Amino acid sequence: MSFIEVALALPLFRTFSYRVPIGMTGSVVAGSRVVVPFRNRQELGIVIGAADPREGMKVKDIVSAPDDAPVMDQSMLALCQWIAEYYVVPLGVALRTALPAALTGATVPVPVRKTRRVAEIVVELTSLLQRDEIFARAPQQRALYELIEAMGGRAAVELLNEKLAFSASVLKGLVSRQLVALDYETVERDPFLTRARRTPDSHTPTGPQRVAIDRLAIAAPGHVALLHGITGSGKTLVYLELLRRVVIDEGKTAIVLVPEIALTPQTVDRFRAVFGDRIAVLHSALSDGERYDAWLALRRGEKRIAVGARSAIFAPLRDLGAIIVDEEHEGSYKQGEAPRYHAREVAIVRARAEGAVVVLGSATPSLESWSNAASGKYELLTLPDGAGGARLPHVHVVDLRADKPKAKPTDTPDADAAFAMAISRPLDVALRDRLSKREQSILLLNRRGYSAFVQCGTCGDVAVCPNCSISLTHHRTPERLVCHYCQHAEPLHVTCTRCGGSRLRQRGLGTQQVERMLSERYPSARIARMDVDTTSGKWAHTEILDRVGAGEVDILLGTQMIAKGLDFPNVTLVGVIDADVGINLPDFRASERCFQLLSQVAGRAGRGSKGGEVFIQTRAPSHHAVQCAVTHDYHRFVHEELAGRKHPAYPPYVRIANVVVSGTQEDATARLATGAAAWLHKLLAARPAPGVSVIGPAPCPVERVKNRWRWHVLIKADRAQDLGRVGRYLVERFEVPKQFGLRLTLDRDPVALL
DNA sequence: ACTTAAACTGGC
DNA sequence: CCAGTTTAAGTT
Repeated sequence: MSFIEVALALPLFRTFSYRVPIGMTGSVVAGSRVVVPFRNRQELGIVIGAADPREGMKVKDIVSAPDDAPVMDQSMLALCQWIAEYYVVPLGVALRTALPAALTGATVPVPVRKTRRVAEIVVELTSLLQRDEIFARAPQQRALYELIEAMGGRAAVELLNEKLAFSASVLKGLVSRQLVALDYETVERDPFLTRARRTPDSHTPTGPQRVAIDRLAIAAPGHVALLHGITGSGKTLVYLELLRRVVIDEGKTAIVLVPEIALTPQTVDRFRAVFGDRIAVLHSALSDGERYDAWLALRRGEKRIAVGARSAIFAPLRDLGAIIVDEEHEGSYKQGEAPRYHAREVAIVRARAEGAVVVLGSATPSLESWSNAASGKYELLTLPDGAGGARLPHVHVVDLRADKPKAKPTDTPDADAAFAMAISRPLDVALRDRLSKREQSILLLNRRGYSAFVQCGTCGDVAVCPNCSISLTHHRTPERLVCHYCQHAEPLHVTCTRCGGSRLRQRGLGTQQVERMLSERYPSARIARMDVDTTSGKWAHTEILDRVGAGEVDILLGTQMIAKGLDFPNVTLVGVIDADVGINLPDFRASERCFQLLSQVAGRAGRGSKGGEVFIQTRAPSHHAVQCAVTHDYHRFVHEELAGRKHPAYPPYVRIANVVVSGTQEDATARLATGAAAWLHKLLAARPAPGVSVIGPAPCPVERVKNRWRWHVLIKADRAQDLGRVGRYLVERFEVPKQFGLRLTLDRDPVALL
């Protein structure tokens, strides 16, 4: 190719033509990276094909082609083209997210194959007498020798040095006496390798599992199946059997998507147990280099299964046979920034193009997937009951309005009364019972910090963020008020900033406060708290969960991150401290999220033979999200929730795109949002699109974030095609003035409208 | 996004 | 009238 079309990761909805000098043509094909001159700087771009520049175009020469092979094949290019079109983003932006960060920078990374020194015992000393003799004058050498022995006769020198600081001469001595030999081995930069392998489970499939496995075995290329099974019904076994057939029997490759890999170490362990080093685990904590190594291993075919969160859908695999999307209803599959893609939808498009089978698994499928199954677009596979003897836990509802303890006349309630406000009598009794039986409990409170907000008891003033339109959350250790939207922090005031009153009240429980109450109430209990604040480290999630698994924790308290895929047989009690958090958010998916969270956390109880019990504390016991979670009735929930999405119409009945206008000036932002809505109305009048409507403008529910005002306009459409057309028109043609930091973003198929 | 040129403002 | 500033246009 002497003329090529290049996509750049700039906010430009067009590509550019360049000429390839004769010397470089060999390594420039579709999918290659090229460095090109652009204005007076250089940009990294991706070749998308041959170009045919028209007369009069000033075509520049590319600067260089850094790789000797393309970084993308034709099908990945096509997938990115679909993303660019569907989510209305420049192609270059879509391409950039499909590549590891190491390849999108200007520098060309070299695969770093680290090597390390390994010491291995050559001569085994069996008799103690012999040992005493040999090491009589060398106690250090003996210690080192025995350490290597204890570590299985072979260990990395680096590791030995960590455990037993010794000087270089000690090891040299052992080597020169030919007791120990030195070797070099390459280090795989896969941090998961250090995690203990568990032995593969050898369950035989139950009847329904067999049916699901057999159905998937005869599925046509591009087929999508929705695997609906309650927690503990054995979805993972179906996944494993599918992978075994596709990867081992048929020699193809596969992708497994999980919502957030740090939260699902147990699920990942089960895959590793069966497929060992055929798996590349794309953990969010990987460095750019580690991620690049994994990417290379997948592309070379050294790893045949990619397990990871959202972005793992771009794993560079050929001969793709299956894509599994576990917990398909999870909102984390949607990317929050451009390109705002949904990994589940990308999975389906990719699978169709490459002839793979898709399995969407969930105990509480999203209404979108459920209605696609109902209409026959997807096949529905159901795993009805718990495999392995797990029963559904019994769920109790505690009506916080009825069980409210009588307020004490004093202004400062004592600790007992405060505790009773947080943990009701029945839950308290159940917790004590589990502590005495040495069984474990999980408590969910989906609100981190100490208290939700601080309010003055005199004038009612609430501390709010100076940058966002939300109240500040009180945090202990360190003691301060924190904004959960922009991380703004300020010291906790002793007196009210408005009226000077000193009676500041903590309103709304947070995990930190409950943790304190629990440790006061149950002094002997071992309590672990798991929320964003306790899981900042790379392996913090895993460490906490491993401790629970090892029985070193009696009560695990946490936010929604404790609700996912944990399987601890000794957990027999789950308590939801406040089911109402989030239930009243002004978002059409609020009930759905609440139901999913309650169902999911309830499923953590009784995974073993001892059975389980769940207590849900709520002020809205009759809400259908609570009711249906109590009776484990997914079908009734769907039925009632669907009814509520008809008027006004929301997904799955219509397709929507959320147009968010933001800027630093309130009035300018509002004006632009109004202008955008008027522009859309005019467009629809000029080019009528049946079934398309425009709602708004209105301020976003959280109308200010990080010092930016936010307004939104909703576009609804009966047909996806029309929504795309209107959305593209808006983004590409509607003019956004370059002042007041005004921006317009389009979020297609949003997971939330906040 | 970023650069450059054209179109405006305002102090004299 | 011109420097400084805002706005519009174009990038191969």
